[in-house]
Amino acid sequence: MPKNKSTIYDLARMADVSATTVSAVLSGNWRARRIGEETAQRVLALADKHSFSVNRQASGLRTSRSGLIGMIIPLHDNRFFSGMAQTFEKLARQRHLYPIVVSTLRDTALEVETARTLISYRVESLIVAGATDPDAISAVCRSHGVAHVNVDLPGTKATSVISDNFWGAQQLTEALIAKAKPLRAAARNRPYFVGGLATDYATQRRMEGFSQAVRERLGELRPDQLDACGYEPDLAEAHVAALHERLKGLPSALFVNSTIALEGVVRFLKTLPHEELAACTFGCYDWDPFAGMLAFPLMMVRQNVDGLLEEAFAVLDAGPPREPSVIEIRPILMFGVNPA
Amino acid sequence: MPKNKSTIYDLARMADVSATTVSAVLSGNWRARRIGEETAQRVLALADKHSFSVNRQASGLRTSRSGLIGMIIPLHDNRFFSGMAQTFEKLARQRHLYPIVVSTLRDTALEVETARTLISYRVESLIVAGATDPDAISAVCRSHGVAHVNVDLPGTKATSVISDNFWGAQQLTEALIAKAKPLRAAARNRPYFVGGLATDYATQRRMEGFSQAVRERLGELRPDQLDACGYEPDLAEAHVAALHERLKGLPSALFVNSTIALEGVVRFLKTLPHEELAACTFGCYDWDPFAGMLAFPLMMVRQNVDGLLEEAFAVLDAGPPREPSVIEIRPILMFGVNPA
DNA sequence: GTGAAAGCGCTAACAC
DNA sequence: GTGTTAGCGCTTTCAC
Repeated sequence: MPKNKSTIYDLARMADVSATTVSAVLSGNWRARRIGEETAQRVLALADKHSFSVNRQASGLRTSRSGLIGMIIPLHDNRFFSGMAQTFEKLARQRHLYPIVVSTLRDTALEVETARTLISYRVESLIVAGATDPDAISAVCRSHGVAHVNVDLPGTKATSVISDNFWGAQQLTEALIAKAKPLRAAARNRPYFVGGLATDYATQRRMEGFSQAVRERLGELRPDQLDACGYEPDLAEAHVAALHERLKGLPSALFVNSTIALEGVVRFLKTLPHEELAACTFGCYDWDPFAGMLAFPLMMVRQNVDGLLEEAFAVLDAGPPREPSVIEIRPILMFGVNPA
Repeated sequence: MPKNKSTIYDLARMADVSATTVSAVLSGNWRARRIGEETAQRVLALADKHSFSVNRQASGLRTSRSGLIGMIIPLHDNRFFSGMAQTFEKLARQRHLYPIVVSTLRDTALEVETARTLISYRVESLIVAGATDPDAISAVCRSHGVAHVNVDLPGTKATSVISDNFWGAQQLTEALIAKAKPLRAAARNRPYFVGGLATDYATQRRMEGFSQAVRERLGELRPDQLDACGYEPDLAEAHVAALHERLKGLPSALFVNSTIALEGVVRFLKTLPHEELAACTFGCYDWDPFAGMLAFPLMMVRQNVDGLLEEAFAVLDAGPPREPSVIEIRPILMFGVNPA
């Protein structure tokens, strides 16, 4: 059995060459150094036999390149962000960078600390997704000259790639209006928006998209049609129940902001008779495969995760921009799924 | 604005002390070196002002400790494994280790390569979750003296912490039998198992648990009650449709192996009238919040992610064992959810 | 074609 | 209380 701890010097001694030669052979640029074919093979064979792996700490220190690229996300345990992590890894590998994904639990202090730590490991660039305070992270990155880009939630100190929430909400709302069955009661005969936080940038833009579509198609928008009651299922459940009580029935169309809120909404809907559900048209800004399997049809808007990250990498590839800008990527409309 | 590139030597010059002092102050063990309170503050202030961060490549090289701990998972984009990543990070941080999670797409070659790369970055230990070939990874880790533990899928060369699939399946099956409404047709009046791969260790154990429960409670088990038709939704859909055709109706109880298979099963169930569903009792080995929101009641078995990882860390904390063993963690029975 | 030597930024003896 | 020095494992001139 081969010994475990070994350096290129050990290898060099065994192969009867110098450490320089071993280094060149192992790093692949030995053709350039015109090292003998036979010598190279000998070294390679020994490295393999002893399952040698170069110490990236040492080589990184020497070359001041770590080969690492980092991504900060709020949570692993979330469809949107875990999808991002998956795509991030793929794109990082394509660029021969080693991907490292860390979650920061929507905690501003942890976000900044994580950025600092990643930088202390000398990541070559950083993707900052869904951070609560992107600009604080930008400050850290800048002072260390680390290239970075915001994704999903925009900042002002670095280029940001975000979902086109306005457009997506507008499209969903228009589709809801087009598909809704007319009801006699005027108060019920209009779409209602529920879920999300009004302090949240994405929710704001979605409400704007919703509002614009309603005004354009129906002429009028009442304030009570918008209810950013928060993301928690329980809150959404209570608010939809209250809406149902107030309107004496479901509205002709319901726009649910996020699958998290949808969870609560569905809990309430399950208490209603099937005919009542059939009279309402449902949409959800967010996507989940299981949401397509509910007892009623549901139009969904799916964020374009691949598109967001491809653009983010393109920004990094392009090098430092003159001015931070905001790039919007359109989401994917999943309206054909699960038709009535 | 502070310059970005700086070393402890730069700081030392500015603070008018030696690099040693800076190092001691920054690494926190300056009380031990009895460095003057005032000196320490001066250094700290400067470090902060220049937003200095120690180069972990250099310190790691010197101390031969990276402060990194790795985890390999098949996919980020999966409820079970993304939950693992979340818990992994929490437990790693508790131990002052920096967590790095990488997915390997159920690709044996990529698994081994990833382990090698993590080792070349000098991770201090490694958690190997759901690997297709845990023993190949063990070989790599061993030859570098890296502590590691398998999770979810067992290996023979390292301690493994896995779900108690036998027990979970047995419990679910017994609950299904207890709750099932008797049907007249004998062929339908028994539970059926669908989904998963017979070559897959977890599925095997679940089938054994299912079989044992059926034999114990009902005396007899027919081969056609088990159908490990694969995980793809399409396959599950087709196989359940075929079962329904064969039995001239749904069986009294259906055990669906995994939420992925469930997706296909539900697609088929949606084509049936509501009364037919009411006559069948459903169980799923796996958990998803949305699955609890389907139109019919569903008993679920949820893997104990926290338990698995806590045990995995306990194994690492305990140091190298004499003999690799397999530790089974019971899943969580979610039978109360969504009652009829 | 290959080797010797210097140095990346840091820490830990060992000095005083 | 603080500084000097050596060396972690690697890559890269430069020399031959």
